[in-house]
Amino acid sequence: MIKEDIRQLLAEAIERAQRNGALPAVPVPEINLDHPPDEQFGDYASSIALKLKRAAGMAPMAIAGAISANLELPRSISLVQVAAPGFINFHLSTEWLQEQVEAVLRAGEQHGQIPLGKGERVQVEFVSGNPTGPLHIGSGRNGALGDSLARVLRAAGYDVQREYYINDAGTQAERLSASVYARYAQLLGREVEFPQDGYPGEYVVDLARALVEAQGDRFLHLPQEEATREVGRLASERVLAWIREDLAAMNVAYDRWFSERSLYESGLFTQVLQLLRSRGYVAEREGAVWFTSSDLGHEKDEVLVRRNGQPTYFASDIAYHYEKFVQRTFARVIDVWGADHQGQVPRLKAALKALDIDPDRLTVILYQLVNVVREGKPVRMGKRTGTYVTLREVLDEVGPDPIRYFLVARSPEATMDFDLDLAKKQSDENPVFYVQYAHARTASILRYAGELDYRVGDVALLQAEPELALIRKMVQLPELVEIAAQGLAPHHLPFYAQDIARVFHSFYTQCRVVSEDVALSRARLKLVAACKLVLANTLHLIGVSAPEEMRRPTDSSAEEADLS
RNA sequence: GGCCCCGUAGCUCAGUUGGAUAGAGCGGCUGGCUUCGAACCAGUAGGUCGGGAGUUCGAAUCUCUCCGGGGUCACCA
Repeated sequence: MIKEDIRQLLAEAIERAQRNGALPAVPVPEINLDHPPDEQFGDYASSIALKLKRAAGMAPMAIAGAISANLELPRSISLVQVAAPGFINFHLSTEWLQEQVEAVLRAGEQHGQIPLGKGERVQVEFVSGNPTGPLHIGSGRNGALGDSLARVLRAAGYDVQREYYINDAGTQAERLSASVYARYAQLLGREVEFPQDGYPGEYVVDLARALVEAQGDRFLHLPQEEATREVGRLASERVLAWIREDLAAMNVAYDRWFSERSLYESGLFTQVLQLLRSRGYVAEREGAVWFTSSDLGHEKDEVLVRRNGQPTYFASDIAYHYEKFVQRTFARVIDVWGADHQGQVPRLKAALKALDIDPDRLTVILYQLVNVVREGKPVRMGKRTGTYVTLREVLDEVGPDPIRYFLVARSPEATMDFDLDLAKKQSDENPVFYVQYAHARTASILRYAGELDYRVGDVALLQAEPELALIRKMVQLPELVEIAAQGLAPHHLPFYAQDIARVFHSFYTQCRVVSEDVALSRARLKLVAACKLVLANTLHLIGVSAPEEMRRPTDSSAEEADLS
């Protein structure tokens, strides 16, 4: 990666300057490298001289001069300038840029990949919603974020595993069971009271109806406790199937689905509880079992096993994370949670500490919740109130690509208003189409060129400013992967995607690709082919499709939309 | 009330481990299709970066304070 190369050049220059006395031998801060705000300042700029000012006790311009005098420039750099108040600016050479077209084509799908992670094993756990009802739009945000993050980390050289934790044990699962059983019995004419804390959603009736159709009234002949359990299990499986379908429709993939219940069945839960106990972090009082987290600086103790003998979600989460770190030996674990779970973070970290696992190995990404707005009014969301907008509805209305792009493009900590009516209307002006259109356009040009073989194109012919501007943008993809991976922030990618699409469209308008000039046509086709790859790779990281062609919505369908 | 997140152009949002003149999309205005896809391009208007104080050569970015919005403080998850 060119950016890394330049950082290295600077580091070497500073070291050399310190050795030959041009700079005092003081500690060097991290070398930053940015894209300058104006192209007159070149392609990359470092303010390292300004940062060294205090320690070195020299004027920043003098420091910059000393560093620049000690730079050994490779052919990728055509010019280095020192600019007030102390910036060092680097200009990429035209010939190096031209070569990058071929480098991108050679790298193919690998273009954008960097060795940052060095194969470190990282798990990304995301969505992990209760299988007690269909996913809502907030889970969609979780899925888009988690999946794109996993793709980014993979591109950044990490060994990534994506996991869904199925909360198929505990109170919520029981509530679903009781709710479905009640609806089931009601459908069959029994006078059964619906549980007060049950799930009121219409889908519960659908689940019950499906059971009646598939199994008749056989559960009514079983003891109620057994029937409830059995009905709950089947309903939960069905709900899980919905969840899998919705996520698959959003192009969200998993390597493993991990059952909470399995923690109990395998005995691991008991084992971890015992381990906590043996380390002296467990106390029993008021009939419950407590994690004495206040001993670890946490604000209060937390219940592990309730008075009724049921373990809490927190307790199983401890066992689950023990399983991740100790049994499966992930170096790092990233959990993607809704902000409403923020309270869980410090106590889980305290539990890791109690188990002698470095809490810093766990990173929890908290994303703010999604407010759904319909007809200008917020829609009250909640699985337990039964009134919420399902992810499926939005997928059907808007389609997976815009949703995915829209959800990834915002930083996790920003609260989102998702206006359903707008999203639907907006589909025509959504930025995702802009980027996809650029890709379809590259494909179209290559189709148009037909037999003209761009592989023999001579990149040295690419000298026009729009051509070079496009290449400059194309070589930035690895940097974006670095930024997104280091910051666990995939939302940068859509902005880059729009950037490169814009530069491509501009190139297209200014440079005729297929013309009478066969040699130039071949060179430009080569550039277009490389650009197509970069667009596709970027869209792939976001989880959005890169279409070979796109069809504009027909006028008649637009009229229908207007009428409705 | 304690803790966490947010407040940047009319709207939706980037930029926040301090750096050069604060950006993008949408919307507005002006211009561009006999030519490889006009779902496009070129140009233009639009800002007390919530208010105030401080640190610094330099602050949207760091500190303090105030205002506004959201979240969370369960033997739910």
